[in-house]
Amino acid sequence: MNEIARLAGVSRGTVDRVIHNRGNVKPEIQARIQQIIKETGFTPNPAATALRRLSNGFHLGILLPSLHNPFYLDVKEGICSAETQYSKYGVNITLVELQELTPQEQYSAIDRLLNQDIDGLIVPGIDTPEMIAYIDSIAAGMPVVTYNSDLPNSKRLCFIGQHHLQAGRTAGNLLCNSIRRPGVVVPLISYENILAHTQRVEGLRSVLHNAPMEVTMLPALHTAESDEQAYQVVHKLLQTRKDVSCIYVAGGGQVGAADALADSGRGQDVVMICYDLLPRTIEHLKSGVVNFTIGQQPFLQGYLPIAILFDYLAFGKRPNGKFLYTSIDIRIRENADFDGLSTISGTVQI
Amino acid sequence: MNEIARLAGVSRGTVDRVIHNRGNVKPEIQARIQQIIKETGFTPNPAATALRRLSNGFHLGILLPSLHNPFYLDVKEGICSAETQYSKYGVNITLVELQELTPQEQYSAIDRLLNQDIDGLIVPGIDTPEMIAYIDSIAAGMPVVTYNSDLPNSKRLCFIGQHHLQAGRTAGNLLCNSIRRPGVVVPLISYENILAHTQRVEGLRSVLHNAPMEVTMLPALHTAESDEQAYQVVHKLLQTRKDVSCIYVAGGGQVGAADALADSGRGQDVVMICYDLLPRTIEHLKSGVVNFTIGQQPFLQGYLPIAILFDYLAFGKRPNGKFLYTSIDIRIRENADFDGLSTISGTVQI
DNA sequence: TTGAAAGCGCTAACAG
DNA sequence: CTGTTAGCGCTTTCAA
Repeated sequence: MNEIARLAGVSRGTVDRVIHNRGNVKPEIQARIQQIIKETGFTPNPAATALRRLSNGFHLGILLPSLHNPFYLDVKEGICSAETQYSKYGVNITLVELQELTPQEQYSAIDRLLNQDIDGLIVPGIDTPEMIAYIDSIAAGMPVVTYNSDLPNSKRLCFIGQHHLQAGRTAGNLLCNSIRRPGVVVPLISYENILAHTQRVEGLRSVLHNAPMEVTMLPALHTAESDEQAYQVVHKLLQTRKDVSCIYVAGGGQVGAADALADSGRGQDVVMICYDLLPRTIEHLKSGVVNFTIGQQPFLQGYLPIAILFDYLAFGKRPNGKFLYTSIDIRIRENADFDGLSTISGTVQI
Repeated sequence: MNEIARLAGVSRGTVDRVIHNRGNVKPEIQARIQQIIKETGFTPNPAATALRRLSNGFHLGILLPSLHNPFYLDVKEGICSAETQYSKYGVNITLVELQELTPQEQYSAIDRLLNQDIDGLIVPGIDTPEMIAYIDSIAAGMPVVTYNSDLPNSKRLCFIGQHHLQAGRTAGNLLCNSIRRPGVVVPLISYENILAHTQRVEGLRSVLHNAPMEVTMLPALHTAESDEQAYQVVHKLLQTRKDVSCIYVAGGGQVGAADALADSGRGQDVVMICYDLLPRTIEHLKSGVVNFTIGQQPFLQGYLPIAILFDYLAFGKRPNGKFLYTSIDIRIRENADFDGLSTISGTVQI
């Protein structure tokens, strides 16, 4: 940077102003400096930038509906890992754990965070017009990131999570490939108004016509994210119908559903497909009750929002897109334990 | 750190010596300082450390057998991305592209790099005793990382790549799940002495007994990593045998094999499973000729070795293990385009 | 509109 | 064995 300043015949301060478009630079000088930067291919040293910019640290707030689904424990690991990582730079994180993912809880949690003078906010999206308006009002003053479920029409910086419709199609293809006899597919969702789950069902339905035999889909059964409820529902279903050839759990309750299927003795006969890599789901995968489960990189859903806000606040760097889709991560018994290096933990950044 | 020094009644220099075990500190003082560090939970600010330690930059050498398999183009993207990332800190990278992955080429390429005064070395492993001895002699003086294929008994810092045996088992399960009629499985490998490929075949063989019908495996056919050769081999095979129910390409040549299968008109009838996400493989996935392909995070195989050596050289941080396994990444038509965020590009580190 | 100077937290070279 | 000091590259006052 000294070098650039020397070449341009100005001071480092002026170069800095140009790099960051702070204005107050004579246009011709600005142009000259930009030219020189381009020619020399100069990039600021991020370590120095961070050292300087983060000397006062900053504060992020994050909402986590950790208490209604063990899936969020993995998300939380990502959050904790990012906190460990970034606290070294003076980043502070306040995590608010929610009982349920309702607008009411979300509003009050956000208000609490705003009172703590945060510099950035991370929330799972709840797709109502009021919430969008509220988020937009916050996003006017600080960066906001959504994760797991999006508010696509809001002014959030970006979304991090799965493409649920496509995940459903993926499940559908797996089903078509592995189904052995005609019958019905039974989808289970938590509630009717959770977009992620209904999209997963829609996705599967849309490819069912590719099956090599007659397969029809029943209306979705509801689990309210509860394993007990899922158990009951599946238990009753398997007693009354003998033509079930696939159980497809698009939301929570996958463990209860698998338990019921296992107890029915038809675990090796009925194809079961579900989501996420809960510890008990992995057991069911290994015992053959669950044929496929589809992961969505929960660790990254916790880690990346923080990393992205860090980049934004420390360097002014925007994320590479508005939608950062996590993988549609097909798991069977044999690759259940190979998470790959996508969790970043064990990596590697300053 | 000033704070620590003040509490211990010493200078920052002494604290630094203790933190990094540089010795030359009176044991009692050392103990006191360590105690204080533990109590206060002090962690050095990595931005400052990097700023200081990297003031002279450093130089990494990396070998890439880019010219015999398009797979390595993805690896190269990872390398380039890391180079862009880390060159900001003054890291220099010399990439040597190999024509073939032979010991001869490898030796001469490494020698060239050593003459350029590198501070760290990254190589795909070639598992011969001589190569191990040679790598060990280098590893005595600088950190060495293996990727894609390992030298498990060498003194390399760590390995980054797939667990090939387990990947083979995964392929086997997919086959057992989706096979529709009895017949033979035909494995294709490049050469007999490429461990990665033979392990993938072994892995599949070991789970074949789970198939719901009679399936036997033929001896492996050889492709020499060539698509033309793979085409010929598969073409001839399909003409002479009508009982082929699965083609399993464990090495290179997956595109040629798929072309031959497609041309035979039996693409929808024979299950084909292969590795990697080459552009043409994705086409074959979408047309239904290839049923499954298994990815191995090539981008990370290029990116991570550099990131790991950066961490090691800049901060003295060792990787989280000797074996960093990339994912066993099952792909079908529907999730072919969803790579997830594991590529880090578009992330997020200082 | 610009320059000068202080300093972020750490490391390394040198002096003692 | 320990302290002092200069300075890594950048940002941010403050003064001009």
